[in-house]
Amino acid sequence: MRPPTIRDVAARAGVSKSLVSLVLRGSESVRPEKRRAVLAAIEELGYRPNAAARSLSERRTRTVGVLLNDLRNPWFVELLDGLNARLHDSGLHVLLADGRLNRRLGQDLTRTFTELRVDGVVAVGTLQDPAALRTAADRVPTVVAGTREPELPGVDVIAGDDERGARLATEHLIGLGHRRIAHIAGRGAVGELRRRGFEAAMREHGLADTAVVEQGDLTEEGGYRATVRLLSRRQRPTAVFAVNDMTCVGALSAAEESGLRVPGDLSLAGYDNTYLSRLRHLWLTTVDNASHDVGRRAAQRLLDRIEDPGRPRTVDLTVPVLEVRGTTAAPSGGG
Amino acid sequence: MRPPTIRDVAARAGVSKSLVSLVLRGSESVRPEKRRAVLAAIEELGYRPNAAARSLSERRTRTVGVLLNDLRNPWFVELLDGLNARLHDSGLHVLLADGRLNRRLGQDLTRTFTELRVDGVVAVGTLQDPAALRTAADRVPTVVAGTREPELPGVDVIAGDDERGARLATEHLIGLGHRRIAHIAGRGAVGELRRRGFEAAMREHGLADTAVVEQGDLTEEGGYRATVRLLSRRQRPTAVFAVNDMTCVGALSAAEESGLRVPGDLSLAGYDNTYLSRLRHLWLTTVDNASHDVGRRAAQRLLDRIEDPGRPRTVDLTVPVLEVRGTTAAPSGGG
DNA sequence: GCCCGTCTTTGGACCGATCCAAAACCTCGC
DNA sequence: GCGAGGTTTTGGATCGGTCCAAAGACGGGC
Repeated sequence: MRPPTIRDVAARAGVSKSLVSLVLRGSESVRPEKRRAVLAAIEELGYRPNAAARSLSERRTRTVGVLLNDLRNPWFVELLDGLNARLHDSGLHVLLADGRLNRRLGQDLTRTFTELRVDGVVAVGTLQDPAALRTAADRVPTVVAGTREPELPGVDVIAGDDERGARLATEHLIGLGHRRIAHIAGRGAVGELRRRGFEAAMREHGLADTAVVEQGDLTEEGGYRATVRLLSRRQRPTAVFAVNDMTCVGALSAAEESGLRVPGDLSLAGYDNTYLSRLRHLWLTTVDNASHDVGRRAAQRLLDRIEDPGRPRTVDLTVPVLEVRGTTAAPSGGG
Repeated sequence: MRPPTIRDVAARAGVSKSLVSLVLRGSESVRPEKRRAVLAAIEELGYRPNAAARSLSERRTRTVGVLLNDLRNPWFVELLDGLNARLHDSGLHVLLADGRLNRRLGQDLTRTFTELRVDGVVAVGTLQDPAALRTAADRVPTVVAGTREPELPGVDVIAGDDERGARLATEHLIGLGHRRIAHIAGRGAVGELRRRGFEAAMREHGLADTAVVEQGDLTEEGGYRATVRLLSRRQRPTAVFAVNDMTCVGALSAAEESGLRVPGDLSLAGYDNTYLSRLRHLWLTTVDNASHDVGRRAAQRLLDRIEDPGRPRTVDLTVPVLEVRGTTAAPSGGG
């Protein structure tokens, strides 16, 4: 017993399938009594339009594919929220795919997306394999959100101004009186920009000599290890600016483990203003990228590009805001 | 310039579209040289099959809808991983939808799923509106994972044995010497079962009199507030078993705020073994539900049900394991 | 009563795949 | 050279919608 089709509805309502189609699409030119009859038939039969049939004939799916790098790192939640809100307003659905989850399975997600003929693709955050996006971008309107790479011809970018945000955090630490400040860097364009912001701020305040950079990998583990290395230096830093909140939590653990009090003995700042940083027990000073806004704007850019695929590439940066919480304070001793 | 279709490929390879279709579906009865010609044409044209057309004629989408309650609560990540792995082996894709994200928009996700004609639905965790699942379950094979409600005729359940896990945690605390033990409960079937396990364990050890239950809501905030209430009692508990890790993190903050050391002055145990609990800085004692396994089994049950929609409902419980970390210890003083 | 214009409804082509019965092609034995 | 029997290939129907040109209904003016 198959689900009812538009023809079943038409038969029940005593009209043609074309008229049912008109009602479904909300046409003005259907007489009220016919409309009522059709709606009643739909209700009685429990009819649901078949999305596959519809997108086959409409030549669009009303679906946008969102490519994430890792569901475990929660920074994207806000972004997704904004993205979803705006896309929903335009009648588009969101299809989520986690690159990390699927890569292990040898699956090419951009391929899946092109087979599904999604109307657009949003790549969220630093991807493992940015080049893979190129093939997708050739076929379907594509937008990158929350990071600035890859830079591809027809691909818009919407992201926080990472360099500026990194300056904000660094200057906050300098303003508190810190001189020996370390940065735990991360991979990818985002990591690069945040490091650059850190270095620029330090340089401008004549602190280039005391600036230290350790490499992390955007994970808690990486943050922990980098901090252990930092704290074993002869001149240990009095403040650490971490590339993201996850890394900062790792730093927090390392500090605690070596008996340092935060922020008394060591100030820590993170980035992303994830809910992690808002957990009372962590309460990290961090930088907010207005991710919800990034998401909304990404949606808008994608809609624009769907409208006009040929439009020139845009780069859209949101202004980050410092979120001062419990992990930063003036240095205690001889600084 | 539209993407190439199966007919374009056929023309290029000098065969009929039916033959191309055979090659695409990996038929044995195609002569090697024709197969090569077709594959070459596919490659040259960059042909990708149209999923909508395929599922329209095959009458299945090879897609499974996964309904989540809240992307912000990370306990489901492992589960999803297991689910995805098993489904992918059977050639099925996963479509993620976050109920919380979408409900705000007044969108009925089960409706979206039925319009897409997904081959199956997996509801993960306690849903906001469990009744909504009923309509989906009537139309499409459905499975509930990670919780035990709702109980519906044709809907299989795969979950951790919450009552047993709660006993494990409670008995661990009792074994350490605690007598005044509190529980912060949560809503839904999961909350109910964990509370029951806690109460049963307390009763069996003759501690029913000193057992206290405060209501939480599965969030950090709820855990914090419940703990503040607990700690303001005349006889404050020496240990708290929280319904999940998020709640436990809230409890941790409340304890710290009132100057109690964990685990010295107050022991805390959570539930779910999320990555939160594994953060070095939190390092919560918690209960592991073998979520990866729950996910894999849920996938298997769904595949079984797709095969035979009429089969009787099954309930599948995994055995939880206690994960002892840094937030539990023997009580300090007069207990 | 007829013609014309507007509003509403309809039948049939189409989207791009799968599926199946029938056609075409081989090979072999006589 | 022909027919049987097996393998390989093909044309056309089908899935369930949208779209569009044309048909039908209706009202008003002459």
